[in-house]
Amino acid sequence: MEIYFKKINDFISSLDVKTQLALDSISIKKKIKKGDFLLRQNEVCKKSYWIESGIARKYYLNEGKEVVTELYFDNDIAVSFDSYCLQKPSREFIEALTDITISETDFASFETTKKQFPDLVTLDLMMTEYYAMWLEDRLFQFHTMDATTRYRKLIKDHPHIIQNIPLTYIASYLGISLETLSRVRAKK
Amino acid sequence: MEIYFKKINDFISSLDVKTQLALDSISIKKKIKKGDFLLRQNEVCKKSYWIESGIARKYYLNEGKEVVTELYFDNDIAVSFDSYCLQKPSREFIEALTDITISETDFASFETTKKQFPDLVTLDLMMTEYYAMWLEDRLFQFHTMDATTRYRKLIKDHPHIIQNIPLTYIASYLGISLETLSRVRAKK
DNA sequence: TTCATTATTTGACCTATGTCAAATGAATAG
DNA sequence: CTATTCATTTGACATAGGTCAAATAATGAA
Repeated sequence: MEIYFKKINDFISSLDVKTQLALDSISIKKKIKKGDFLLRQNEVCKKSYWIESGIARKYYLNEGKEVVTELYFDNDIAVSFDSYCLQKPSREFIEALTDITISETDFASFETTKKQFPDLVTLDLMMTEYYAMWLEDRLFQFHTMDATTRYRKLIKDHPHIIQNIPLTYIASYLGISLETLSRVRAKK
Repeated sequence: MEIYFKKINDFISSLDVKTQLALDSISIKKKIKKGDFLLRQNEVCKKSYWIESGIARKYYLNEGKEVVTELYFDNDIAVSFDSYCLQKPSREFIEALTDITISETDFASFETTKKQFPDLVTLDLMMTEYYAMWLEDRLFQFHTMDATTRYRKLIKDHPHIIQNIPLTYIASYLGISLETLSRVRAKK
């Protein structure tokens, strides 16, 4: 699956200059402060955010509790997917966990630009396929791995995660309570 | 999200005749007997299967146990997603649970045809978005609903499911044991 | 530094769901 | 029809992980 990530980047590099310029022209670089929100619940997700540097998280509230659905690092793309696709109010929040630098692309502009540069539709498809595969893998992990195994896999895949993110968010992302995470970590 | 399903169908209807013909020309209608496999583990998923009628399931084996990942009914599209996208061996099986009628489309032919008819890339994107939203919703249900609630939602959304599918598969699809499902059903 | 706040750990106990085994019910080949 | 096999239910018990409360540890502002 990481192979596919590379394939997407190769595809972007291979885009003709005009297409790349068109893409650049609808993207805006911004700096966001730690704790600020890229998106709040009930807002329509009208932009996609390419995280250039820093860390962000996506989450929703369920019975008053936060459920973290995604953690973003360098080169990840942050959107509330169904809100973005359907242009309907989001149930998720997207929050900067550190100061971050992003490149934001407007939904409507991207739609328009895709019509002029069909390669961008292919790019969109590739990124969506990647996200669907990521979701399938996440579901697979929940069905086949216990809390300890999921945690160990996470730190193996993203060792830097521990240094930078409060355990509450990690626990929530792993679908377990903070206390259980603490016990999992204590185990040798 | 059902709205989006409709949108996809509208989009297909709106395709120009040549594109529709091209799509038809790479699709083959077939009848499959109950119990037969559309795809087995370790095979590359080289086709997508439009289920015209009947019921099928997708599942994988984990420590000897079947884990059902999807149940297919009329107008659903059956593929092992990552196997199809990456054209790599599948960990999933796709099995006909009743006699079914399908329209199968070859991966390579579709790729070729997409190059000639760019609208098909858009169609592919829409279908992939739909699948990603479905996956997100499934994850959401696992995170926020207990076994009973998940079961009740399933029969509410797909009342016919009970008539036609052995409870083992339903339990597995819901991520619970057969015994728990039986108890959930006994509850009033 | 020091206090106050926030993050993490630890303990005691609870609960949903799993597992194993046995009983019952339904379905299908002869 | 009957016997065999498969599907479903029920019971007794086990367990991963949750919850609540309290104890530490770490962090950050003054």
